[in-house]
Amino acid sequence: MKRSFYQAVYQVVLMIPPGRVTTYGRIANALGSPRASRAVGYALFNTPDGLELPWHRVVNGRGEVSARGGGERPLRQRALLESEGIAFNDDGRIDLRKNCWYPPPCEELWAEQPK
DNA sequence: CGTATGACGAGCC
DNA sequence: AGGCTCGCCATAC
Repeated sequence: MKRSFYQAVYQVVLMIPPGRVTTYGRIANALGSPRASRAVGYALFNTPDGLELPWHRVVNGRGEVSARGGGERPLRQRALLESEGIAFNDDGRIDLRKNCWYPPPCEELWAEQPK
C-alpha cells in the first residue's frame, strides 16, 4: 500500500479501540507532526469509500464532534459513539477523561515514504 | 510551482 | 467566557 500521510492516519484510526476516542492533534502527534491536526482532519474528510474506518472515534481536542463540514456527519458520529457506550454532555461533548485514548507513536508508519 | 482548502489548535481580543 | 484570527501541515487543482 502506498504510504501517504492519509494512509498513516487511517491506520492509526483503525487501531482505536471501541468505546474510546482520540483527537486529531493526538493522531498528528503520533505521526510525528503535532501541528498537522488539520491534515489529519482532511485525511478523514477524504476517506475512501469501501474502507471501514471508525472515523467517528476521532473528535477535536475538546472532546466535541467537529461539525464544520455538514449537518448529518456529526449526528451520525454521535449516534455511533453513543452506541459504543460513550456518553455525551448536554453541550454535546465527550468526557475525554474517561474515553480518551492516546495513540502510540507511529512515525515509522509513513516516515519511510520518500517524497 | 503557487494558490486554495480543510473533520484543527492555540492564542488573542 | 466566548468568539475570531492566525498558524501549521498535507493534498488537490
